[in-house]
Amino acid sequence: MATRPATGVTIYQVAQRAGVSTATVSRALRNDPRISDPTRIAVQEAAAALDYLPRAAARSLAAGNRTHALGLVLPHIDGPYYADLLVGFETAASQAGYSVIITLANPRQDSRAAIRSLAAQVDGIAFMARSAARSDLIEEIARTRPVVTAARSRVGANDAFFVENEDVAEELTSHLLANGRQRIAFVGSPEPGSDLGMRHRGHQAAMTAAGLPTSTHPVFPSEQEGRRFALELLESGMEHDALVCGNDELALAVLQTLQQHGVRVPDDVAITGWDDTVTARYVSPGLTTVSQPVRQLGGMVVQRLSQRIDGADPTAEVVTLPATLAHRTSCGCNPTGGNNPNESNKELP
Amino acid sequence: MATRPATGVTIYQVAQRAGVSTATVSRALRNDPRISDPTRIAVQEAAAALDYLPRAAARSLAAGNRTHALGLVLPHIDGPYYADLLVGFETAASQAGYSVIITLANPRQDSRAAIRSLAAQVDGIAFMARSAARSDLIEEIARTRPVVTAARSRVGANDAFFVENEDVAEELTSHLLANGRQRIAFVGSPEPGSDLGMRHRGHQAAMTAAGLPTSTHPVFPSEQEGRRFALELLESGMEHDALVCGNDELALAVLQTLQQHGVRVPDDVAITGWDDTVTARYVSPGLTTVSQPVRQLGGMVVQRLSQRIDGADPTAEVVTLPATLAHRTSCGCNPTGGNNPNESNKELP
DNA sequence: CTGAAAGCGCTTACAG
DNA sequence: CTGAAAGCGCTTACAG
Repeated sequence: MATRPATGVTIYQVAQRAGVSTATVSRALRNDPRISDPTRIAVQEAAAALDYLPRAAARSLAAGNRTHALGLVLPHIDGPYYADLLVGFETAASQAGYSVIITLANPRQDSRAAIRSLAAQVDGIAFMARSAARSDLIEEIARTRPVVTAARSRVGANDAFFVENEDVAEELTSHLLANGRQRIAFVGSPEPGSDLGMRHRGHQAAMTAAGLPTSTHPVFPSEQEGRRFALELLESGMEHDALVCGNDELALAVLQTLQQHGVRVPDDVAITGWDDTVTARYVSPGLTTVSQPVRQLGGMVVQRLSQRIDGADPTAEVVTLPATLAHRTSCGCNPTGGNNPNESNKELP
Repeated sequence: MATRPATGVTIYQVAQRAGVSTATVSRALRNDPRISDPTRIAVQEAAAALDYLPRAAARSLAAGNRTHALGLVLPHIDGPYYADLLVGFETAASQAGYSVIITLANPRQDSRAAIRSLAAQVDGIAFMARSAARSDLIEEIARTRPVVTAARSRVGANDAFFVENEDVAEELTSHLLANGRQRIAFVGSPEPGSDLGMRHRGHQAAMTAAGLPTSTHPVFPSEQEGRRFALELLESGMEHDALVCGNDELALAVLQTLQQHGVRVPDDVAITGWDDTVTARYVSPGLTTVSQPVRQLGGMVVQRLSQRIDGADPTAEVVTLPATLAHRTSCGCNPTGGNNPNESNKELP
């Protein structure tokens, strides 16, 4: 039952047991059609009897340096966003015959070494959202192997995928305006180029088009900061009749905190989020938010990476996937109120 | 800007540019103290100028077959449970100098090939929960390299980690009983040996100890099935005054569906879940559920794997981490009602 | 259909 | 402090 020593069963031992050369073992195990059935069976039996597992490293080195692995750099996974991205990525990768090696790297930490080491293990690598990797590191790696980015500012001429932010944000704010809201504020720190930054721009465009003044509360998009902001708002007296929050985490924290202090949503204030988390469907009132095709995004990134590995050049264009409004009741347009999950994913007409 | 051909810069070219041997390059790049500063700097400059990235495969093959990678087999990630597990695992792995290669494998699909190929790439491998891997495959791989399982039935003499189910389940049901509930049902399919199976056992133990009859609704633990079950319950007339659900997904679906049909929770019926998902804190009433130390679990699995890789034998004992009640208001013991997030993680006294 | 042998890109005793 | 050379475990033309 003891694990074999580090240097376990090799192809030589399988060859010896089967009475053939290592070349034949190599071929038989990969079902090379040139090998005869009896030989193939003998080899497979020998391999099974010895629990032989061909070392991926040796195979990779011998077979033209392909690792058949894809790297994925993500920030730490909290919400469903990154989990879904990972699922989409892994599913597509395994279908395409790649394994996936992940590295979680938050913007703060120094992960140059970890990311370089990841790059050294894979045929191609994807950088997602606001993960640690700085642009110069990404450029350096891109000189070495195919690189694709997603939901983060483009690096060099590498392929880049996005989910649309600005237009949906404009649509969302317009919707609030159409329902009579006027004193609408954006909640979330709108760093230029970031997702929140783009959402903020779309929001502002709608406000400006309506001839209304804009108001922005630069709150870090976390539950904790959301609660703190809501309390501040309560102290200073609610001046807004709608809050467009940068993500669901923020929106939910604000929603719950305000409710706990007697504010009625959406009657007193409408609230919207972004990401369409599970909780958005369960809170009362149901949270109007934006749904993003995250799994699809993961799949498309893999597809592009795979093409690049097979020799394709980077495409010049940037791919932007559409996001859609998940229209529930916290936006205040639905006078019947009730949070009906059967309608939870309905879009605006 | 074009990616270099598959066979990119090698150690030979760095050696040539720096005017030293490949041995010196190898040492200089890994900061071997034997290399003089001037030489080291020259080598580093040459490597940087050429964007040299040492191939992990060649390195692994040359250096005693260590891959410095850990394998992680998970079912598809939906809830926060697996996402947290992954974060705990990855964090610990990267601290210990391992990269992590993941494979998502649901019980239905045939992933023997994928899992074997994963095993061939790593120094050790962890099988989590109800992922695809059958015991015979796990045993086969365990003969090859260190294997650890978590939250799934133990395989052979390999290290196995669990989060406690039965005792907490008993505690949870006892709590409902202490608050006057009598007609308590368990909701969820209690497959023997599974998490739900253990939770069911604990539940039954409490009921039996109280001299009460037990009632089990074998519902597949998903949102959809939860809703269907709730509708059935409504049709057949509510006979229960409490529902112990196998997980939060189920509990939340049941809770919301019943509420939509006028059932008052917890007044008419108490409801509890399991997993302490984000939504449990946001629904109204707050969902009483069970919180599991999932990140810690991931970290401990890595630690054990790492010890095994360093030569330790499998420990004979099975490690079971404690779970704790996350006590909110859906259980009906808190007459003041309100869903107060500040108390959301309070345990029972 | 099968084998002998070179080679993939590193690391590491062994020498000096 | 540095180098020459063997070797890690595979695959793959090249021969037969």
